Amino acid sequence: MGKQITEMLKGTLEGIVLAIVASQPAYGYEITARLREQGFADIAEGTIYALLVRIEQRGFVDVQKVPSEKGPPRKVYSLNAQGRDYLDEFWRTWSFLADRLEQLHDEGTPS
Amino acid sequence: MGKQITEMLKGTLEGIVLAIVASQPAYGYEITARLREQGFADIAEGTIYALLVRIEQRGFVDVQKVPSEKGPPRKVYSLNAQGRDYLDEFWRTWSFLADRLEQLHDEGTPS
DNA sequence: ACTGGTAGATAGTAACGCTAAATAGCGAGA
DNA sequence: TCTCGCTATTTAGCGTTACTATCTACCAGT
Repeated sequence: MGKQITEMLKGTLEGIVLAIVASQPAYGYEITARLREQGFADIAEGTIYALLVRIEQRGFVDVQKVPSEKGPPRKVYSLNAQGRDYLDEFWRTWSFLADRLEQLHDEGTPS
Repeated sequence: MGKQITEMLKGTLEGIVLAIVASQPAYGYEITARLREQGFADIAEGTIYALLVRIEQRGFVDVQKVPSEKGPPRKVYSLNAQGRDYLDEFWRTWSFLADRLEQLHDEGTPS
């Protein structure tokens, strides 16, 4: 996968991170690690930190500073009510797009 | 749907248009109309034309000018071999992303 | 002192879709 | 004739996003 995934992630990475935080509060470094586990090997940490700043400024997450034993303090993000609403909307938008794409794909490769 | 769809379309709209052209050669105005039929009501024509210029410059489509009865000549785009390769790659990338998203969604809303 | 793992911040860049406006050809109605 | 509307394409400028690269900071082990 080349640059296609980079462009596709625009708009979806935000939802992905919100979904991760929704399942359980987490801090940036941890989120990056989880993404790598899930197959997103090439996502840079800087990308995640910038995204977290963004969703914090938009008011989708609450932040709590927690000291770490092994480095600087962690910023633990948890999804709030507004974030949940936004995530719901994200899933609706995603479903819309996925349905259309599936239809297109099926038309292109008929069984 | 607000701006989420706009961001999500980045990277996918290109594949969508390539898939449309793959199923049958088409010109810009026609592609815009088909998109509207398929539910993408808000996609501006300017977006499509710019995208077509891009995929032409990248060599994914062949172009043929065809006179129209009702206006300026049409530029009919058809997918070439290179475009087909790129479209295949697009579907692989899309499937990767869709699989991960589906997994995340299922985790978030367990039955 | 140095390396490596943990943890976060940020400036600059490229790509993409959107907005808005312009140009152009043609037919129908006032 | 003039204008409106539909067809058809082009383009400049804008906002958002992910990536690259680099920096700071803390601690443990060698």
